[in-house]
Amino acid sequence: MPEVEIIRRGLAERLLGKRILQTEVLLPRLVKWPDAEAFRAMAAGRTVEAVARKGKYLLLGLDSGDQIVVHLRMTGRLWYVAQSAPRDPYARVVFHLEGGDFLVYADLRTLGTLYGLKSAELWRIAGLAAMGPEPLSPQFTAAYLKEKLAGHRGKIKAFLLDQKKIGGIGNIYADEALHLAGVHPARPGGALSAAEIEGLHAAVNRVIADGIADGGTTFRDYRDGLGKEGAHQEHLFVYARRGLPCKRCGAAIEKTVVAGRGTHFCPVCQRWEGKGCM
DNA sequence: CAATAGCCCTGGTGGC
DNA sequence: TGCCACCAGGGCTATT
Repeated sequence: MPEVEIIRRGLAERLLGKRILQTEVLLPRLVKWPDAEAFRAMAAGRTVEAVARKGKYLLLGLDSGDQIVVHLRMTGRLWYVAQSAPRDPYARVVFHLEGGDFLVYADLRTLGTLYGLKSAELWRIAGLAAMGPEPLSPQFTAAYLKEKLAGHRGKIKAFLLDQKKIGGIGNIYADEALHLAGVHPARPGGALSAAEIEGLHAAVNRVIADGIADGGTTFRDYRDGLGKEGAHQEHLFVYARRGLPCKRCGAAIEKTVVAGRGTHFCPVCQRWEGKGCM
């Protein structure tokens, strides 16, 4: 989510008020609604009036009242490209803008998705319609977390990644939040104490805010809306640090699989019983 | 209903 | 050095 928010901000700088002349859909299967041809027609001649984000979805509001919705998934990149720049080798959808510049959707693994919808039809995107409250929003409170975690038998990391529970937390930030809160990723959510839930609530907000402040986390593919890398990878405590010393206690960071995702944690700070290196 | 495995893709890398 | 299984920041779908 920090990455998507940074992209949103960068695109807003360049894109607002710009008109889309025409659109090349180089890989039609990425357009999930309507079909590629209707998607092209919907964008043609429209001016971008808003650049919004909900969870990990980007929403470009057009002057027609339609929305272009983009989910970048793993390797998607939505960026503003000058007329003179070389074409991105992984360009999948290219919007030709008034003045000659481009808005390019590029995606190596082609797992991303694009939609063109009326604002009133956003419910068609299930993940968007069912999304839970976002970190840093007024609806995301410690009380909300307590309510949702009560009786929850699944692992706390799976809970954090479930976009219906909380909207916008990805694998990196889930690992970082659990480390900051001193909670073992595989513990059942319902087993967390009130104090731990309060700590986790604060930790989630903190890691997301820090990620945004650092311009996102770049390992390989991520770039912001103008092509720049983020810096948060330099400030991670556990993610991608297997075997390296914990920045808080010095113990070697471990990597396992939890909820089907690579999971990094400090075996000392994040003891199963709680109360690690706080 | 809730949790988990499989799947969608391509390419870099770690291990042998 | 060369090869190749494995893994990757996500989420939908089917299954249990």
